[in-house]
Amino acid sequence: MLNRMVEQNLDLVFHALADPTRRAILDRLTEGDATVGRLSEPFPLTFAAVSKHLGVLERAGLVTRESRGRERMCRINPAAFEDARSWLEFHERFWSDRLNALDRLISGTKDR
Amino acid sequence: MLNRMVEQNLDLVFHALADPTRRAILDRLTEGDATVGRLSEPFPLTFAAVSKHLGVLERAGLVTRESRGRERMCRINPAAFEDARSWLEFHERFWSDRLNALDRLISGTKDR
DNA sequence: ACATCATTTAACCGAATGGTTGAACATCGC
DNA sequence: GCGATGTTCAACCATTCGGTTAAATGATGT
Repeated sequence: MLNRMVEQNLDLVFHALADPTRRAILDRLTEGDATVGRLSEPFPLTFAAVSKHLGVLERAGLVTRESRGRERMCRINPAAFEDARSWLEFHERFWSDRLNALDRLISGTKDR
Repeated sequence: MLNRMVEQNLDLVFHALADPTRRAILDRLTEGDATVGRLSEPFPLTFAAVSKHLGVLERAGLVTRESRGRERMCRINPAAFEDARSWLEFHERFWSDRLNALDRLISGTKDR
C-alpha cells in the first residue's frame, strides 16, 4: 500500500517531467523562486497555460506555491525528485556491472 | 542542436516511464531478457497492448528488440537511462546544499 | 503444404493532454 | 470605491494515449 503510493507518485512525477515547457520551468526555478508571471515570460504561451503547467508540477509535488499578496511565489521542491531518481539509478546500474554479462549468458540458454 | 536532441530524448524517456505497465515491464527485464509473450503474462492486457508499450520503450531507447526465430527477445538498455537520471540528479541536488538557504535569502529580496 | 504459434498492424473508441479564449477573483495603488 | 494587475477557472478544441478487436505477417513443426 506504501508501494502503491510510490507508484502513483512516479506516474505523476514522470508525467510532469515529460514536457519540455515544464522542465524549462523547473530549470528556471533552480535560479530562485519566481512568480507565475515571471515564469511565463520566456514562453509564447498564455498565463493560463503556464498556470496549468504549474498545477501539474504542484500535483507531482515538484513545486510548491505560496500566495504573496496578489502574486504567487513558486518554489522547487527537491525532495520530490528522489523517488524518481533512485528508480532510474537502480535500473541504470543494474546491468552495468558484471551481472550483466553473466545474466545474458544465463538468459541466452534458459529464456528460449 | 545537441541539446535539442537531448531534450527530445528526455521527452521520450520520461513519457515512457510515466506509465506503470511500462515501468513494470522494465522491472521484469532487470531479471533477464524476455520475449513479448513472456512479458505479457503478468498483465490483464492483450498482446497488442503490450507490443505497443514495447514500441514506446523502444522508441525511447530504453529497450532493444531482436528477432530470434518467431519470437522477439527484449533487452533493457541501461545507457538510455543516463540523461534522465543526471537531469534529475542535478535538479535534486541543486537545492540540497548551502546555496539553498543563501538563494532563498537573495530571492526573498530580489524577486518581488 | 498446412495448421499453429508469436508478434505486429490497422481501425477504432473513450479519456486525458496541451493549448486557446473569456470571464471571474483577489489584491494593489490611488 | 475603482481601475489596473496577477492569477485562476470554465468551456471548448485538436491531438495523443492506452486500450480493444480483427486481420496480417512470419517462422515452426509435422
